[in-house]
Amino acid sequence: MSALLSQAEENYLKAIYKISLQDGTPVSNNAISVEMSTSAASVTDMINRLSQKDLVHYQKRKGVSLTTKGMATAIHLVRKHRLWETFLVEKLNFTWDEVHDLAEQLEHIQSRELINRLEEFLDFPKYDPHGDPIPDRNGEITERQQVLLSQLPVAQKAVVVGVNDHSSPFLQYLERTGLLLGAELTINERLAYDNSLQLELQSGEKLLVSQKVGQHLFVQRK
Amino acid sequence: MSALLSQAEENYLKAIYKISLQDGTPVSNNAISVEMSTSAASVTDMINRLSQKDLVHYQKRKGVSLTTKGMATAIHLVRKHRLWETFLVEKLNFTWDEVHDLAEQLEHIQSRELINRLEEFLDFPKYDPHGDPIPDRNGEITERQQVLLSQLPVAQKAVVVGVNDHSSPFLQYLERTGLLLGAELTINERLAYDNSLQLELQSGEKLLVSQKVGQHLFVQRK
DNA sequence: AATTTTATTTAGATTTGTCTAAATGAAAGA
DNA sequence: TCTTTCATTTAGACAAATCTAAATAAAATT
Repeated sequence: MSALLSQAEENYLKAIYKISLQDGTPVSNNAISVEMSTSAASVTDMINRLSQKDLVHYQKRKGVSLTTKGMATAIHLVRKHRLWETFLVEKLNFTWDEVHDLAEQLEHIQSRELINRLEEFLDFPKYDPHGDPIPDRNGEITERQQVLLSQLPVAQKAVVVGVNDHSSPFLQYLERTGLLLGAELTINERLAYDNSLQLELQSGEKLLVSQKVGQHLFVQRK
Repeated sequence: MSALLSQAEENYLKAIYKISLQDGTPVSNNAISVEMSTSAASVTDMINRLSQKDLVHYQKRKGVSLTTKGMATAIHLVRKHRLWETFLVEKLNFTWDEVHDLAEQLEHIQSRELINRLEEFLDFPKYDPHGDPIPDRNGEITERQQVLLSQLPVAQKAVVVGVNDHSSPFLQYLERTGLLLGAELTINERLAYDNSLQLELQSGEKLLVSQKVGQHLFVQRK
């Protein structure tokens, strides 16, 4: 079916997928070189190779987009990444800020069977520890209806369901303040001075968070 | 501590370790090229690089042996391999003849912490699904006192504890005949004609196995 | 429109891991 | 001892993935 790809090729496909979700398609070489911290020359090179293998569409100086084949590969990588992250957190008790780099390695293991069995072992999880959806074995992704905390109206009850920033400092901030997945909250007040938010958790605890935090937390209305 | 090694370097160290267990040390370039199905020229090349990194001792045309550092690396690889095999069989329900190739990939994942947590998750197993000992986190290996079935005296009660041949056909043979790890047996008779063995299992079932089988099964006296 | 800045491509080099073919060394046999 | 055989090394090449520096194209600014 799908010829084996090198880890480098797989990483490029993932980067292109990620950027096109954020910025739309086509994706510029420059955006890829920034995302991957590599030189623009290397990107040009690799894009040409991926294009020859029919994994991306490319027009000189116009930008890149994934072909059907490239898209399927990228989504399968995301599936593997998120299932491994779930395994690391649920079974091996890693914290959610520790698992990214390990999953980056594990996602390159080649075996459909392994990943299907892992999924079963984990009881077919729908979301990973960061709240991101896990594609099923056909590549279907069921996005959750969710809004940024910053967009939630005052006094609307909601549950924390995901994050928009996977960096350790942010995840550790959430860990410390108790704003974990599943936490129920409402916004009591939006402070106009610096757009910070006065939250109230279900426990009754009150918490003041910055605008930045509000822009990186996904919640679902209740 | 230990600089990162490429997968190729790690595979060479494992091959050298494996051959030196069988044939003693030093190991010839030729034995390595056979074990790894690669050209002798490639071996010479790689041995020189490993030697520069102080992972092997090498004297031109005399043969290779592992340094302390190379030995520790090889044993850690074996540890990883056997823990992953245990995970695949115990948790993901793979059969013992399916897991080798997957473990070959997984053993290259770089993370002490991951492997220590995996070990804990598996409840600190001492032996892998093939009965081979799993080195502990300090690299200590507790070999089991065991003999080949072919060396067991007639009428001596014993338990199957390991195999000497990890090939799928052999493992599937054992699966079919019920000679799995933990099976209790005695030799009723040694048939001089072709050195085959008349076995009796604890269940009372009788089984005739060839000399070849007897030379690839480890048992422990009871 | 001319100039400056930014993005992209080309050219040439490097590292890693591999190969084949040829040269050399060591061991064994005649 | 001479010759044959086998193991090992050297030489030269290649593919993958990267880099830097220079050239070119496109976009933005004056």
